[in-house]
Amino acid sequence: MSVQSQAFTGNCSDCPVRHRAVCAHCEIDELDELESIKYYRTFEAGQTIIWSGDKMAFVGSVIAGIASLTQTMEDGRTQMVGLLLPSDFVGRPGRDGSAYDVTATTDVVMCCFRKKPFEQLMARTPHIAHRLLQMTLDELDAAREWMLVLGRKTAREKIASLLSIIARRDASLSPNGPSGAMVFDLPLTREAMADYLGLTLETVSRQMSALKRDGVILLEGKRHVTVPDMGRLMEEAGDDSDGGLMA
Amino acid sequence: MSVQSQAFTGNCSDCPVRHRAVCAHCEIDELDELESIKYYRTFEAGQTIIWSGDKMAFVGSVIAGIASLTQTMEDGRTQMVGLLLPSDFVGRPGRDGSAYDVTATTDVVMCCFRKKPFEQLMARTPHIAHRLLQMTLDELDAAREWMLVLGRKTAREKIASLLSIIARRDASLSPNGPSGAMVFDLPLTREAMADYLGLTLETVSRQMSALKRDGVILLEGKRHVTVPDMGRLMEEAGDDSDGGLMA
DNA sequence: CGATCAGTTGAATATGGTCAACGGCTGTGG
DNA sequence: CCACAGCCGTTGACCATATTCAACTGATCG
Repeated sequence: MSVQSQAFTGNCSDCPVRHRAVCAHCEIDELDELESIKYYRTFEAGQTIIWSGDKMAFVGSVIAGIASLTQTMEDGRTQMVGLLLPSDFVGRPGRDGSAYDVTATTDVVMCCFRKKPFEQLMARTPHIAHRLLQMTLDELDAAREWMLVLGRKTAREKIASLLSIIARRDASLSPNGPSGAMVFDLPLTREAMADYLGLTLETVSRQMSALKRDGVILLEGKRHVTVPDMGRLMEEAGDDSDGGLMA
Repeated sequence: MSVQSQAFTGNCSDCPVRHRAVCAHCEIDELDELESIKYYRTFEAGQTIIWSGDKMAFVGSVIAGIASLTQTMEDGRTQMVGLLLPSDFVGRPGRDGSAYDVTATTDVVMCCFRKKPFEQLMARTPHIAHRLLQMTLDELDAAREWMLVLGRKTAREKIASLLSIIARRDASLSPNGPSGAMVFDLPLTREAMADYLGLTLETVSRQMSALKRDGVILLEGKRHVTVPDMGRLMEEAGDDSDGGLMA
């Protein structure tokens, strides 16, 4: 499976997430410093990027692909606690170990910075520290929004919530169908969806079928989704209409 | 209900959270600047501190008491997404509105800073920005740990998880019983516990009774809890032994 | 004293989980 | 080329867990 970065040469100025990642606000000279401590790594779908508890040698940005953060209990139950998309930051400056497993859901390209030099650079570079604070606050908001989904929504609402998040995120990128319908491919298996939603994969499958039966979504194959009416989907999600941000 | 700060005069050097709050790493001169934009406010139990969607005029630290962050759906379902304890920070620099309701669970004393001057000060003061980043990363970890609780734990495990968090947090402050038993008062009603755990208050009540019946906890009245064996409680929570991170 | 509030408990029910069978695809090897 | 295994997903039958609705207790307050 190819990732979009095949044409990417490793130059920050060509970087697809240049304006959104942790380096977004950097000046030229700061970018030069980052360049000197950065390197690229690719991970295949399914591969673990960082193990929970391991000490991390690097931090970095996801450039292409999707990674997930998961927590695991001793008896094997798992909960996905975050989805990392291109431009998202991986790692925790100021702490050695990761609290969760980071796994490549699709093939992933990362821009890594050696951790020590990055921390030192951050101490000298308010632009980076400030951007990281912003991003962390956004992630905190997202995590808390997800807590509402996990704690209070029904299985059907959970599925609808996940679909509407993915749909809105892909809104800019993917081709829109007729009459403002949204079309996208699910980047997750049913099992990954279940891990994200705190459900079993059987329940995910059933509710997907139910939403399809009720005309809320159309399915072509297992992964290709068309949402004829976003408003309807958002109602199903319990997020009446607005949903917060729909630039 | 009296709060412990009655003797607190409003001087940073006497502040009970001086070394843990957002101002923890400040030098004397930075502290002086903070003093000039700070003021105290008290909120009675049950009072709303900030409404979701409102624009905030201030940010600040909880000095005494407990506040909670809650999300609400149109149909009234609510989920608590954070508990704010003394030293925790309220508000989001760089954004006007709050994404959640902030409510005083007990009587609360806050040290407030006018938002604009605080943001300006933060831009000039790496110590504050850095401390805020640390605290935000900690909150993010806590939120993600809670996602596992909400998504994958049984009602009994959820209750045990909440009790062990409260117990560990009060560990330093409260008097320990004999043989390392932990003793504390629940700062939450059954309903607030339910909101935090994604359960109904009836289920909370039943599981509390069950844990009491099984000798995992002792109850005196409704709120006074003794945990004779923390290890046992942690097992019940599914968090084998360690429990992760809570300095 | 009644009223209100926090909490407990019971009985019936619904929602999602568990276990199991099965369908469709893809890749491999005879 | 077909047979087969492995993976992802769907569906059904049954069951467990937590919710719902309701009655009830004990404390506090005016």
